[in-house]
Amino acid sequence: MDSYEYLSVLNPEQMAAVVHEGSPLLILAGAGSGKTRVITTKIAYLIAEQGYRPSSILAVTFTKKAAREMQERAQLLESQAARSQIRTFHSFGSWFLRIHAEEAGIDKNFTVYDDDDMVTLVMKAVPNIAKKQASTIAHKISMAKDYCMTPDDPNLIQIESDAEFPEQYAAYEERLRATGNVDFGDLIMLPVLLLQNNESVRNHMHKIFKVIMVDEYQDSNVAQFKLLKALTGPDTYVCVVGDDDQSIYSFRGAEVQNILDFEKEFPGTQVIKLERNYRSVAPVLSIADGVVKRNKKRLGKTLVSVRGDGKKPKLVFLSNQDDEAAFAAEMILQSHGKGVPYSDWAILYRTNAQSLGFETEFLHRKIPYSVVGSLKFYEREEVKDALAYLAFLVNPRDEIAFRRIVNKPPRGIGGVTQEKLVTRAREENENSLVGQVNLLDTCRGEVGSLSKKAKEGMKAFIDLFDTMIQTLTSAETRDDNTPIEQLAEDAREAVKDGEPNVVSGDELPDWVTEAMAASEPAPLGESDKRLSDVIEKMIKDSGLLELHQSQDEISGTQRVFNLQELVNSASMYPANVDGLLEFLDHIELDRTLETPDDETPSDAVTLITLHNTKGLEYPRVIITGMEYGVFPRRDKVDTELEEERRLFYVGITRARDELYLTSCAYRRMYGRTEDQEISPFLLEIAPSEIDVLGTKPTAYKRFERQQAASGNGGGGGPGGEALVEQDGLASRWKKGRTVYHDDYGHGVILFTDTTESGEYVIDVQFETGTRKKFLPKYQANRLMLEM
DNA sequence: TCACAGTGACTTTTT
DNA sequence: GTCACTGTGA
Repeated sequence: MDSYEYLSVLNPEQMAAVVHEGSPLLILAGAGSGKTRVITTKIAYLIAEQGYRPSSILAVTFTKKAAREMQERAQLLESQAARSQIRTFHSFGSWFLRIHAEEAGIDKNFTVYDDDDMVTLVMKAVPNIAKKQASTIAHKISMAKDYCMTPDDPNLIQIESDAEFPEQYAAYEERLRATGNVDFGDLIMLPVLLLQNNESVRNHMHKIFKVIMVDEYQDSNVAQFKLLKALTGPDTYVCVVGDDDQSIYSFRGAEVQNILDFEKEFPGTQVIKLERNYRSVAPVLSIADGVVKRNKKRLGKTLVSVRGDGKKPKLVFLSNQDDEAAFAAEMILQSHGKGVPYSDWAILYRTNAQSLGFETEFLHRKIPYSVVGSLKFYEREEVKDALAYLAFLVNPRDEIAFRRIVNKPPRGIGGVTQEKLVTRAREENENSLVGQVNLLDTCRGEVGSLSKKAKEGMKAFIDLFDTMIQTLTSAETRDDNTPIEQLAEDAREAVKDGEPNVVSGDELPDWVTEAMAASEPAPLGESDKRLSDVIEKMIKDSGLLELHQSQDEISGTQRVFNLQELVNSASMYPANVDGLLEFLDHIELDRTLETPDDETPSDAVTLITLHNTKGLEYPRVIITGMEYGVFPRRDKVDTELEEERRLFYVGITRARDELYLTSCAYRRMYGRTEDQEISPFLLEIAPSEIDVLGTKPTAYKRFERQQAASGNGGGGGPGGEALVEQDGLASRWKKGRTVYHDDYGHGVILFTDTTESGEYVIDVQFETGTRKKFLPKYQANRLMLEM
């Protein structure tokens, strides 16, 4: 494509962002402002116009979906972009660690432990703790790694004040390193540590990457920031794109501060704001703006709708979630009758559990749908079992996988025996001069000492793996299939030996770029063995298939089907160690992947969590469960409430043409029906900006009256009145006043306070003895002042 | 070592 | 209402 052609479609700010050079660049890109277009065009421009070697461009995103989209779009503009590194943070980390496994102190055939595996490992590393405690500790360790803190970091105390924690963390690390595997946090933290401590590795990376771009920068955590810093060499061009209003991952360590401080950390930064919204019609945008304005902590920017006027959003009050699902189905079917495709619709919800009601209804009404991310295909027992067999096959030091599979199907090797074997292996490791004793070898050594039944089982177990190892290695006949570690080693040596410090051109040998670009499996020839055959053999020969088959018969599950799906999904990978590692990587690093399902219709309604919608858009969006306790969750105040509000903002701005909000009066939770209060967020939308359907709850009627009285009901925009309202609250809800609450009865206000984010809080002592805090602003329907 | 039954806890959001 | 964990008995 001619460069003028793709540049000509840009607006002036977008253009400025694309052609910018010479200093770090921060692009503050509002929702729907053409952010992806800017990044992809910039990649194309850097290659075509600035002469950058495609493989010297690294673009990092957070989700695989985003990475895939970016890659595809960049390639459409510039075919050479196929050789650029467009990856998620974690897949970059994985790539990096495979190359530098030895320096990082891990096995080159490492696999990635998920959160469950972490918990299991914590339980082994810290003696005598309950699973719940282990889970807390595992979570804290994850946090620590998100902040790039090692067990000896004095700042750990900010994450966990318990004096035992650093020890527990250290014990976990020791245990983890013994397996040769890594956890999610390691995928970022280990590269950072290695880059910081190892000059040659650092220089190597600086030589490879001349451009680093980060998408959704507002959701980066401290470790990821450090990674970016460490990858940035003296002549690296850094460009980050983000929107502080869309920061929704602080619970996972995302640090908005990263984007707020960017200019400080990268001196000379130029900032470009993209505020023209090409996605949504004006009425949708107006609501989004009114809501996000309530947040105190933001850089502040205002989106302008390029598309102009459109349909006014609708707020629908319903009785319960069955009605909610029915309403959604009705809307979808009606529009479908008029030729609107199902895929125009997305149902958004706060928690995955909410998808169930819609699924049931849609199945009933024959509406095709696809659930994004919730089915957790790879977390199913049978699938995890199969994956554990595969992980143990490539890395027999994997203690977690070993424990999971050695007695599954039952081989007479129970917990006690397992413990004995693992302890034995650990002892051997300590005494061994060579180190790296693996569990399979230990098993071989210990077979003789086992009871009769266990002996039989263990022999079968060892035989299985001996055969599988052969199957996997004997398949490795293609001579063009150089193992990745060899390529990596070559690449490393070449750069060490003083390859020219190239900015552009193609001085680096092909095999370096090949090693770097190897994100896609090598194409399979007809005669090649497929990885799926290997996996199928493994599942059959291990007895896993039989085990789950009988399970299916007993409880009517579809485990065999799931196992078959797993096998199918490996058909594109070559049947060798690298293919297997790639397959496992792919699975571990893309948990949100839709269930592999041949029946997924091409035209389907999307069911998706609000978090998962980041970066996506749909013509028609229904945000469901607009109830206090569901969205926002009841325990959210201050900064956390602001984050929930940003999540709402993200949800609203997904809608191109039509937006619906639904709120239920009752909701079944834990199998019992609860009264629901309306979401406080609904009181942040001016009644004049939204059409209301259904029976209005008392609280909402009251809100409408208030708004009308204060002149906000009849067309005045939202915003600005917060301060006035706050004063009103403080003068009415005074210390000492008696109140009545629907649930708790009579009480008296003990204290009043204002939270960090400016919410007015009252602390009430009730006659019944309960004492509770309230935000009077949101309690209009249940809490009232007494005369 | 394993199967079963009773009990308790539980719903954030995810790479 | 569901699931996972615990303790008991075979």
